[in-house]
Amino acid sequence: MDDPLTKFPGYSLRRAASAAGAELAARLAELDLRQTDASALLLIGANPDITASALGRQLDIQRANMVPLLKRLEAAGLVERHAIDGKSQGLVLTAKGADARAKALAVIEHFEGQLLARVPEEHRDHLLPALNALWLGES
Amino acid sequence: MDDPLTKFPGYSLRRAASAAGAELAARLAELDLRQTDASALLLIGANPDITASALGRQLDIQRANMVPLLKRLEAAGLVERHAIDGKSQGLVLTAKGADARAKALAVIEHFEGQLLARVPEEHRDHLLPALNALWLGES
DNA sequence: TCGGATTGCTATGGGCAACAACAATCGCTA
DNA sequence: TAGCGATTGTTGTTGCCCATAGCAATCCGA
Repeated sequence: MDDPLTKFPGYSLRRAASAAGAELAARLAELDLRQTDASALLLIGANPDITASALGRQLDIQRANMVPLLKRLEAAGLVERHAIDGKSQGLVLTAKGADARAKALAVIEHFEGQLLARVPEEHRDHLLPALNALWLGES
Repeated sequence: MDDPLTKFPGYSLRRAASAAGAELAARLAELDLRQTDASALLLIGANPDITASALGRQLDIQRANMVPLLKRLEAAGLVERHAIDGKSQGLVLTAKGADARAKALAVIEHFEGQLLARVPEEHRDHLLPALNALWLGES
């Protein structure tokens, strides 16, 4: 079959992200976590007392869409909120949340290792900087 | 803010694909096309009489999800189906569809050019082969 | 102190994909 | 050639992720 699509970096980007995402999602599902959950846990762990808004900005998730995400993490007992002032809330990992974060980190690092192993060695070191150039610092 | 996520190729892949996808979608919207529509048009144009199932396999879209896609393209007068045998249907571009395909191709090629221009020159030629290694030939 | 910006939230919808199930048809093989 | 497994097109449903619009409460700087 003649496929004119594989010549396009944008299309390959889409397909690669989709394939990698599905695989990572499956592994995180064993921890009862979604990808967005895991990324939020990592970021909260690295930045205790971060605000829901700031977290959303960093993850590029709208404020409105942070609500169900945090509600889920809080319901699972992984995250706690406490008022910083009258309108802002600081997010902190619970002990259970710190444990989930560690497990998620292990899963992700293992996954990332396998991902990188798939790309031929001569291209490997170029992948991350090339990808980051596509979205970092454009906002 | 400390962001432990940008060290992960998988996360950068996700974000880069999301950013690029949103941008391409916005440009294709001016042609009243979605990304999947455009990719289907390109593939049908390159492979006349392709089957809906084969097209879905190539695009990694389930048979079931091809139905609304093709229904949309057919309703827009871009694609026609004709029976190959009792159960298979061949897909062909109409004149209007060929025109839409050409316009979409121009938009995509322009977009891909801008995309590649964003990555530093020393990484540029490595992007496509690295990405393709992540999803091609794994099935 | 007052007005613009920020925060958290509700409600709603779109795009995309996954799964299960089904009837009709095809094609290989016994 | 009769039959059976595989394939095709389809319906229906669900889930994830993101976007927008709007709202009340609060913060903060001029």
